[in-house]
Amino acid sequence: MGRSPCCVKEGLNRGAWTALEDQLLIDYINAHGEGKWRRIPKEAGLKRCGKSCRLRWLNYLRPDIKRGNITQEEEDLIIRLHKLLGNRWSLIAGRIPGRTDNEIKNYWNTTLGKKVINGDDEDQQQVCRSVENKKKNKNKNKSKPLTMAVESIAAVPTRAVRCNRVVVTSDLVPHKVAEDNNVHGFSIAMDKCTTNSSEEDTTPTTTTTTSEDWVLDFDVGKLFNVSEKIPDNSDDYWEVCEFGVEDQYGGGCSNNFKWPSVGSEPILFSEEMLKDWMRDDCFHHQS
DNA sequence: AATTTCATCAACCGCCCGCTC
DNA sequence: GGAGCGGGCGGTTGATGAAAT
Repeated sequence: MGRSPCCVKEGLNRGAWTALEDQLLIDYINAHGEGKWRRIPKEAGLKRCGKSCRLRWLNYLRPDIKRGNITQEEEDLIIRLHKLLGNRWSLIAGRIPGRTDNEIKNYWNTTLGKKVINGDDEDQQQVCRSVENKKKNKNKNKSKPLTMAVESIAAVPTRAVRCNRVVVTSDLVPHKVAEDNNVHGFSIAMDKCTTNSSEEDTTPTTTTTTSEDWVLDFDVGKLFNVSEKIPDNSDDYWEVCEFGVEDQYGGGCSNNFKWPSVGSEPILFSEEMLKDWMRDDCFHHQS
């Protein structure tokens, strides 16, 4: 059984929104709030699909949207987040106040992708080139804007999915940590281990086997028992990395951060990502 | 000045997931 | 448990204006 279409397309306006349509949508949402997008066109008197209304509001009409050029600071952050998260634009946008996923995606496809290719990050350049070549071959007779995807880094799924399993090959596991029986937090990702079944005690138990690739099952929400909000005083995603881990296992910080959900399939981290994630200041454990 | 090519970005499309019944 | 709905996501398209020829 197929899905019903989001709306009947006949008789609906398409293309650019008019000022009047914008105003109708703004007035309606101001009066009734967001949500129930399928009802909005009918109730607001718009000849638009509900999805179209949602998109127009989220990407253009929302009052908290930041206008103007992407700043150098934002650009740096986008590049770093993209390196970490891949093409998960909504996650990236969630870390950049006032910017929408669509805006960041467009900015990447038109500007940053090229900068990366012309820049000095060999790994990302290679990824971008291979994607570009793939596209060229696919669309030999068409001229298209370059779409950057990190297809060659299998580690990053392009969809945001729930994470409950992580696979890391043993050659990437720092041995020093594997010998530490008191490791907590992300240091569990450095040994074969399982989570404690108790709801109260979510500290994972560890084994010391590192002779083979290992699989780790865990509930990210439990590990990082915190809310989605990045600390207001955090101006950098890497700081967030510290906050999330340190809060739960290193003491010291009470700010809340929930690691992004990522999938029921194993996640394979590229070596580059793993190195980044394993920077000393990212992994704290109690001594 | 006319035409072509390129760059940008709003909007659309189809797929997927979570929730409800 | 499964169907259907509502909503979110990433990829792609197409209109438009700017730059190049």
